[in-house]
Amino acid sequence: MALLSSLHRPEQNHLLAALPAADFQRIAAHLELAPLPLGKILYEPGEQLSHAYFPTTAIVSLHYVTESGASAESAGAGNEGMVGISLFTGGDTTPSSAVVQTAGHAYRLERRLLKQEFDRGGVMQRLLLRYTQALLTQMCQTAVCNRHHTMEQQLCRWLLLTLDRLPTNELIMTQELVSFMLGVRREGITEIAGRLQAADIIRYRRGHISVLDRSGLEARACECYEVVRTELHRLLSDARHPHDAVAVA
Amino acid sequence: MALLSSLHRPEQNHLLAALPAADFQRIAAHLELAPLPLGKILYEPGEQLSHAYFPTTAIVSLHYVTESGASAESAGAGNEGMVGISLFTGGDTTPSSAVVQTAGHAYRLERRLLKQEFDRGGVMQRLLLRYTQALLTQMCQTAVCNRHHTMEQQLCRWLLLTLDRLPTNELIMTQELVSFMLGVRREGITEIAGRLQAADIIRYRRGHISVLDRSGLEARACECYEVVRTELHRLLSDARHPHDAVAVA
DNA sequence: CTCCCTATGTGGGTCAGCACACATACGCCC
DNA sequence: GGGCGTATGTGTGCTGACCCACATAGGGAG
Repeated sequence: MALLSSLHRPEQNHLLAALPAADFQRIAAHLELAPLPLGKILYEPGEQLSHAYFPTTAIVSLHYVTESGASAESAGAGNEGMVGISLFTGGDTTPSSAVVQTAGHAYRLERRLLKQEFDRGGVMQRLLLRYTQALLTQMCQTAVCNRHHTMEQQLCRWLLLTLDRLPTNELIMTQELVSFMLGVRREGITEIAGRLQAADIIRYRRGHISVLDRSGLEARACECYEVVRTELHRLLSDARHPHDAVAVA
Repeated sequence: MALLSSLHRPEQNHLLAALPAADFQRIAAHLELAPLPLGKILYEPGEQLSHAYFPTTAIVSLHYVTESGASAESAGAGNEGMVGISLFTGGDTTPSSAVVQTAGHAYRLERRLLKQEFDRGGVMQRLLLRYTQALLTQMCQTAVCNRHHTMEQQLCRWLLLTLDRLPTNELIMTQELVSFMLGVRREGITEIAGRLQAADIIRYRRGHISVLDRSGLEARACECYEVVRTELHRLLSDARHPHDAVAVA
């Protein structure tokens, strides 16, 4: 139990890791490690978050449930990002909800402190704004993907995005849950998963999915995966160099 | 021609109208009236905008075109918002493009000046951040809508959103263009438009669509319209009261 | 080791929206 | 006011994903 604190480090989250030492020190003491069990709801429509979450090993799905009960993911957030955009945009709430899709941990920061850091106008603001744009890209791409691409392409895209947020190649996840995330029927996932397994791209057993052949997934995924991934890297790779910000201002 | 300057006023754009006099005065001289003809492309993927656009009578569609040539709108921007989010998030470009969907005008502001105003941290920043969240909501809703709702529901939703940005009840627009915006086939639009006309909800002739019965559209649209509309009002209605911002900071 | 819960597999029928291939007719322009 | 380009109307497959109703089997709990 004493080891726990060394197993988890805020720097496992890419946004926190990109902060200069001075900025990080200012909030470090206020970062609180929170376990996020599978299925935990961080917020529901219209409900205000008390904290912003910076996942390290957990993955959170930004989700919308329609009146008729159908649902769909508009974006996901893992160690590359954060949950709680609306805390600094000033909207406080959203019509969507956030559900833990992969159990793990996140560091959380009190609403007021996040807002304070954002309003400081430094690197944290810069990072959060760029991450917001990455999120916009992801949602935009999800919209297009939902309209034009096949379920197989979408499943492959989704597996790749999830894989990028995990240290291993194994997802602890039932087909039922995957279908919920993508907003499709469970039977559809079963059929496609069967095809992918027959092609030795994945292997699965009850509640576990292992990716054996990443490039096979990439070949079957639509362009959306690459667009989202590339854009995320573009936006956050140079964000850690605050001299750019100074030059612009 | 001398009358033109009095026909167009920056305050026709809701974001500009929400600025306190002091903030508005600072940028007023730099706002440049730009005519936006139908089909004009404000930016293409990866291309940086030189100006941010605040539409007054024009409507711009944020659009993505897939490798195979299929396309879909992820959100629209009219007199309620602006085009060029990426200029202040720091990303500079996006993988999507922006096309004028309804001809009209917009006031534009040079990139550097927009950034300057944003970094000031005042009401303008507050407004732009809230608008960004409204945009996130719209994209999220588009994603869900594309997955779960019928073409008829989507067309009605889209007509209503467009109508809210226009002074009249007539859209100058061919069915071909509508189908392009929604990312569906033209024949599908023809069929549904025929149904709506038979129900006396709309009337159309080559390139013109008039809405006769707004509540009829609302009844046939999915919840997505109401969600987007309500959320936009929530986010921007109290944004013009800067004392909130002071209280939080 | 067995039981039982729950995850996965399978099949038949249906339907919305697609692709392609035309027919028709509006209304601007000369 | 006639002609032509473009917008709209219609039809015939076709297919991906849907809904519903089960059969089967993995694997933790006891």
